[in-house]
Amino acid sequence: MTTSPARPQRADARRNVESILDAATATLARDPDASINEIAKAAGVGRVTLYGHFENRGVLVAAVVARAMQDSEASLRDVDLSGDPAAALVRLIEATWQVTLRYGALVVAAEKSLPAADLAAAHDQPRARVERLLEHGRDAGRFRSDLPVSWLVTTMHTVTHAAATSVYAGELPADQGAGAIAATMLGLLTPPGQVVPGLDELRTVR
Amino acid sequence: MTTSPARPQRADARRNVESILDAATATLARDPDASINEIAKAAGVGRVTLYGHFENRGVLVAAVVARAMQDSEASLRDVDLSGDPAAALVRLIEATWQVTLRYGALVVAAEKSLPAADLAAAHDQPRARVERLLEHGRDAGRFRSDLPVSWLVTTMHTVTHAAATSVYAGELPADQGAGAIAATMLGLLTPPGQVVPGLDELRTVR
DNA sequence: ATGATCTTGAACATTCTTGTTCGATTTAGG
DNA sequence: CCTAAATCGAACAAGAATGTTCAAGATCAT
Repeated sequence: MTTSPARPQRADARRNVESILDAATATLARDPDASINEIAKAAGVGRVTLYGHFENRGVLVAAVVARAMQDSEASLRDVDLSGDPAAALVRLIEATWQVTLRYGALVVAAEKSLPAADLAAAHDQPRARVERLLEHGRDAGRFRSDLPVSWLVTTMHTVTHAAATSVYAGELPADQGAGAIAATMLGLLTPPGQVVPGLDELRTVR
Repeated sequence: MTTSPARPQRADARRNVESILDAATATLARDPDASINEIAKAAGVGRVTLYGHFENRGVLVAAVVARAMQDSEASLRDVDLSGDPAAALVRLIEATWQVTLRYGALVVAAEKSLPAADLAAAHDQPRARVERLLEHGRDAGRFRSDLPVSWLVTTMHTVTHAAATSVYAGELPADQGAGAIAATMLGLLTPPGQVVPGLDELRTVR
């Protein structure tokens, strides 16, 4: 009896590429230092196959990031920003939260193997969108005007990232993240004399 | 003339240990993944000497963290928390900012080589202090009461860490960090109908 | 069925980091 | 002056990760 040392399959090339991209996204989102071996194993694919589709680690990460950026931008672009600025902000936070949960620490992985310039451009577009919304709310008298808008955007991203970290650490249920972020931002944005809307669901947070 | 391939010195053991601890602190604060080689070079010391004083990487990191925690706790313990809660918070933020700038990403390095239990205990004490201050301010009517205190503390730490990252990235001057954090927290904490104090210096931030 | 395509594990070279060993050298202290 | 402590660079072994090569097996289209 001859033992079969290898059991290769033919499968579909495009299908495998998808598997690898999916697995790489999920794996790198949790651990930006994950090895190629881990990613290949998660994709249910040999390491050689992976290298057959992606020249090296940098190329793979770049492909993952490109796909994630496309998806993120589409998600955020679809958010309805009309109507009451506070409600619009909550919708935008909800969408941002989903994207952050999905892609987590992928930014860190990107920073380690990609030129910094590419990343900066990726951040500018959604950032400008948030800025416009905040400016609109400020002009409409719904948001306070005594803090610089750019700092507010930075704060929002920071708080979002912190919430995601809490979720990964098991400190915060994933479905409470958006509520916590929204409450914080609305608390920060609502000017003196106005009521901060919808804080009730935050009572139980950590 | 005989070339001297090695030029060892006797020096003082305690002195070298100090150099190594200082260099390790500074190096790991910027790059938590810094190699032993980098640390030894930064300390102006051979790698062998370093291993002579610290059994392995874990022991070195533990020593660095222990020293940093002692220093941090002392700095934060000395902050005067009496008087107006808002002013006290600004003082506390200032002290926290200095500590964060000094020790930066050292937490990350610690998380990679130390048992998680040690870190948790280290965070609890200063955290409880901030919580007490916020509760006091809330009871005194100076801080808003519609956001959970524990979430506010998390937000404050998060914003502080974000500001430090901005400084390391060269986006924010180090001396504007505390002002930015204070403005954000006071904006978040000041209840409707009260004026947020001291926001003028924030106009130029990022 | 036959050839092109895709996959496989095993094995290998390379590089990096950790940690150790060694002989040689300097210096503080008695 | 002499010894013990402390240092040095160089060299080595071990381990992990990256990337390549190879021969063998599976599958699809024609």
